[in-house]
Amino acid sequence: MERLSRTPLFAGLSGEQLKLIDRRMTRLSWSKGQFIHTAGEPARHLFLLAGGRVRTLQPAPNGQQIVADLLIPTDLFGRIRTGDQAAYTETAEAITTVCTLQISDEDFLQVLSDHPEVGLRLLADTSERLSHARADVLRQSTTSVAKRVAAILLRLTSKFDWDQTAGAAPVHLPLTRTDLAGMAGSTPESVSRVMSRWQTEGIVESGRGWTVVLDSHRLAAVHD
Amino acid sequence: MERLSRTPLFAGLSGEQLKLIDRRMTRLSWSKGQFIHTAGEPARHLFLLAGGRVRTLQPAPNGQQIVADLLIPTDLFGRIRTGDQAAYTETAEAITTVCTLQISDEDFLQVLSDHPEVGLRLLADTSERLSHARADVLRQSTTSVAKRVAAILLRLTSKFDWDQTAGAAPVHLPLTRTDLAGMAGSTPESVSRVMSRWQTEGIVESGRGWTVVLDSHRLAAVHD
DNA sequence: CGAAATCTTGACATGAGTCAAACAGCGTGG
DNA sequence: CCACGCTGTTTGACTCATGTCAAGATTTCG
Repeated sequence: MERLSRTPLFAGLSGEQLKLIDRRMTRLSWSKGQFIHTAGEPARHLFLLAGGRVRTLQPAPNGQQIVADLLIPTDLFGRIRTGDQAAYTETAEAITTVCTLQISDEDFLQVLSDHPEVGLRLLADTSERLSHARADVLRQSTTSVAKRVAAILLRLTSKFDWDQTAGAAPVHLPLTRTDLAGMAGSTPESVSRVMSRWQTEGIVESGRGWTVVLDSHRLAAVHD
Repeated sequence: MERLSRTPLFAGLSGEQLKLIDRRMTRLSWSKGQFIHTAGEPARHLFLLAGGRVRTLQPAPNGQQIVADLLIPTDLFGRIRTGDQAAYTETAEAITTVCTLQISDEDFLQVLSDHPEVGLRLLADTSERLSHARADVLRQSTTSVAKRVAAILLRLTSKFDWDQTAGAAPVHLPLTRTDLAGMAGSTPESVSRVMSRWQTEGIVESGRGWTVVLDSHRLAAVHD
């Protein structure tokens, strides 16, 4: 409920309205490693991450699961089923102990008719993501592996940083070389080469399964 | 109005409801080469293509305009402005004489509260596109230029084919090598090499500024 | 301490970008 | 109506980034 009011999606709604929405949502807890939903499974719920860390995985044609994104509290995920059946396109996995709020498609439809502006905002948010994704598609193949990895690290670092009240502690990204390679459409070896160079230059620090960006300014200036 | 009823977005609404929505929409005509909206300009309208062909262009970092998609009647484009200001992320250009219906953000909000299921369907549609785009991002960098070009040609051919009652006339795609190169994140030269091979193999036929897919089955089986 | 997984580094092959030149479709003006 | 020129296409030669294969080193955890 406290989380609800901090969620951009519901910003600007009165406490009364929030209470109504909150009543329609179900609270659930998950432990590390549990799958909140799985790609291919019929989509039934929209989730709001209330606490903990979640990663989303996309199934690749060859069968492996590629890390698509890391989520922080107030992020929305999951999917609403509409008339024609739809399945989740991604898998969501808890990587810490996690608390979620979920809402079913029927209930969400109800919220939508009670608060049309929520629908509009969700639509705007989704459109925003869509145009980002479109822009990524263009950048992806034009740009070098180094730039792509840099972009990923910067995006996630600023997202996590924002979540934990900016710059207090260094941001630990829970990603292996293989995870990063998947996100950048590259290979663990290539990512490793790039990261070792950055490590000697003092731009990042990393170990087995984690990475910390030390100098985001220089990382943003990376050319190859 | 006839177009409205054929639009997936409004499918299942009664004639009465359609009439209400229709009353809120404005009809406009455009001639070849005109820009319906321009990237960066404040977003004010959602457009429904009623007749003709439109292409959308994405500005690339280097300043050139990359062809993002070709639209057919019943396609939606444009963008709704929400509380925080938003701009169009793409440019839409008429490539034939075009007829559009447009709706302003205020009016759309009204439609949304009158017909919440429309909002839900639009949201579903946008989510669908988003997950396609996400999947593309993954495929893009992993896969060869040939496969990417093949995928683009197949997608557009089936889209256009569906528009003109399947297979009656061969589908002429109005794309230059440069356009395709942009869409595939490649170069005109590379696209040209791939296409010449396909042309000698009888899979496609093409000329200056157009391409026709002759054998979509073999094109789908392309490996490199 | 040992085993399994992850990371690093090297050598090599190759797809595709770049540069450059010649060619061909298509509109225009004499 | 034809020649000219603009623009898009093709092809070749070369280079380079990056994927692939293969050891070897390192970290983490039981």
